Amino acid sequence: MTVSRALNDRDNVDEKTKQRVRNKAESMGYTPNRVAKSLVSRKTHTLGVVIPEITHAFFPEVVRGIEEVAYKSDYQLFLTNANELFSREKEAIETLRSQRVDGLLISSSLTHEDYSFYESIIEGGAKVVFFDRCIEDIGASCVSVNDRESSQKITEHLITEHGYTQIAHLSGPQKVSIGKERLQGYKDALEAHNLELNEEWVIQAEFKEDTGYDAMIKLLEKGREGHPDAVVAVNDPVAIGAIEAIKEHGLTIPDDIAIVGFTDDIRSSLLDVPLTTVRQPAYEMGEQAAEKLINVIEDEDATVEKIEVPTTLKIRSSCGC
Amino acid sequence: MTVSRALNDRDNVDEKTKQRVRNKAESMGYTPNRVAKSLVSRKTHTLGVVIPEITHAFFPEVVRGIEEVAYKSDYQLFLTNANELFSREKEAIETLRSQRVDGLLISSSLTHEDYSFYESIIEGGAKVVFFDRCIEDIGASCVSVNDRESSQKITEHLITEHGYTQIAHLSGPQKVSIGKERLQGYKDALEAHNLELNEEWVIQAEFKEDTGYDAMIKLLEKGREGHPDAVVAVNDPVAIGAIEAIKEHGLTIPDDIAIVGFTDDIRSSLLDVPLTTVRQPAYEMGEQAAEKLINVIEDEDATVEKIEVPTTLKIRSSCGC
DNA sequence: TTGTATGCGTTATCAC
DNA sequence: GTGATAACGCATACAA
Repeated sequence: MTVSRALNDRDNVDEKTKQRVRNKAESMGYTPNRVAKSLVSRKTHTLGVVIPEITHAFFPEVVRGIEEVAYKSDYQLFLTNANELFSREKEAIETLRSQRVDGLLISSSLTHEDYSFYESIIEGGAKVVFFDRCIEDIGASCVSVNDRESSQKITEHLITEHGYTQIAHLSGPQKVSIGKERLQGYKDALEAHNLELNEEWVIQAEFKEDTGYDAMIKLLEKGREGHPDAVVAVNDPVAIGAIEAIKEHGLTIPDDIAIVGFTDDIRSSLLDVPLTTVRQPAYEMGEQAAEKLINVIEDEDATVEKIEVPTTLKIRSSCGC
Repeated sequence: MTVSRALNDRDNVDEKTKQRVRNKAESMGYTPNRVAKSLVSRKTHTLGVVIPEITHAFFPEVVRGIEEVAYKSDYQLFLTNANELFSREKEAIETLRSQRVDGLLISSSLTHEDYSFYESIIEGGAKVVFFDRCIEDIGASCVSVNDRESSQKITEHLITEHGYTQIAHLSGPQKVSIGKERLQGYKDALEAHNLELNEEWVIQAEFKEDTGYDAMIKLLEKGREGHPDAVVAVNDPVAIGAIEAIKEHGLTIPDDIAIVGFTDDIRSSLLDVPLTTVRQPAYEMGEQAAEKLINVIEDEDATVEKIEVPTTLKIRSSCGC
């Protein structure tokens, strides 16, 4: 017991004893065992992070924000990658819970539509904060951008600044919040400007380059009524895939088809025709999510809230500017 | 005890009892406590990963490889970012050790030159595998590319394929293996072709864009004897920074100055003048490192080895091709 | 100021 | 087939 007190620098230990203990600990190469400490304190000072896709550059940047905040508050991070598979996400969350992480930061994967799993763990007392891909009305806070509004804005940019009227959308999966919201924003913009929605021109992709490529090919091969004069992609990787398809069809950007994305991927400004997009502040999103989670963990009365980080339009030349 | 046996599906439990236990566990929302399990088993099934810079796209890709292997072998990952600060790296490693991770995967940061810390933890029984930035002769395995040879090859490409003779090097910090090795490879190439080494044309950068930019500015402002006709950068981010500096000086690539990198960053093929570089298979490096570490953890007789993953030259147009 | 007993949740060991 | 006991390393509560 005295050893424990000395090592934790409590004041009711004789200074000499303290020194003796410390010297001995040092010479033994003693390292405190947080596993044992956690067992009694019921706290691990550990956060579980579940991301859907570690290669999409957006997420590492979010993780960096999370890491920075966690570091300052002395939390360690368990990182898990669900690879866009809900089964794997679920497994990860279960493992993380059995590791007794103090809280969970989750960006959900795209292969599910049933939120009961999340509900049950939240009811079971898990502290959860969602980020980017949110799940609402489920008793957990969420940090994201205003996807719907941002999507509307960038679509309106195409309409008002350039006069495009034949605008297609390469959407995300409708099971995921950002997929649904961004499609909705696109529709809002059309409606606000009295443009008719052509359902044929809403093609579902997922979130990666190859799915953008495939969706664009599909769109171009609809043929008959010609191709759209502008495309709103659900995110930058999808836009990048689509650009490849457009080029392969011998069309040029932005003259034949303008295109815009969402995210502001690290590559977007470097393309031959730099991509106009919505910049999502990934690092800041990570910071906010981590701060909120730590707040929920450490303060009983923390409230559930939806935190929005502001986006900005990055106007580059792919929209015709 | 019977409960424990039932939950772990041991065979010396009555089938009916097993069922009863399981039903009850289920209905209670019971989750096994790995913390307690770890305390007795002295195993956490946990790996600590220490990377120097989470934003350099190379590392997330390595982490993905690590994650994939860890997942298959049922290990969880603690991710820490040292931000190129040795102090922070040391702190991270100490925390990880007190978390009782079963092993450590480390890519060391650039602000130190004293390996005694690593030595002491390895002597203290920690299982360590280094990756990318290695520390040798210290009793730990290491997974990396053959930096020296690869650097020599790409430098020789400039010499033999294009006839450049005035070749500069934007080097990495000499305290870090890859900084030293790549400089050495550059020198080897010059020597092999009887080109004189101009020490003035070896400028030290670090590993990020801004340091490449600064180093290139320095190089261009040496003025007097004109500028080099080719530059070998220690990695792609440094090359990308340097390219900006070259452009600002009104010079064109590759006509005025050719440039090559190392890494094959996700951006490199997308630049207006796509960057010739050495492709390092990041994902595979992560896989190999994780496999080796798990091997060291689970097999007493695992040997210390230096594992090299092969590189390939990515010839694009920045070298004049 | 120091020390003893106890318990965190789990499992190995040894009864019954 | 089941159960009691002890131990993993630490810290709280309570003596001495």
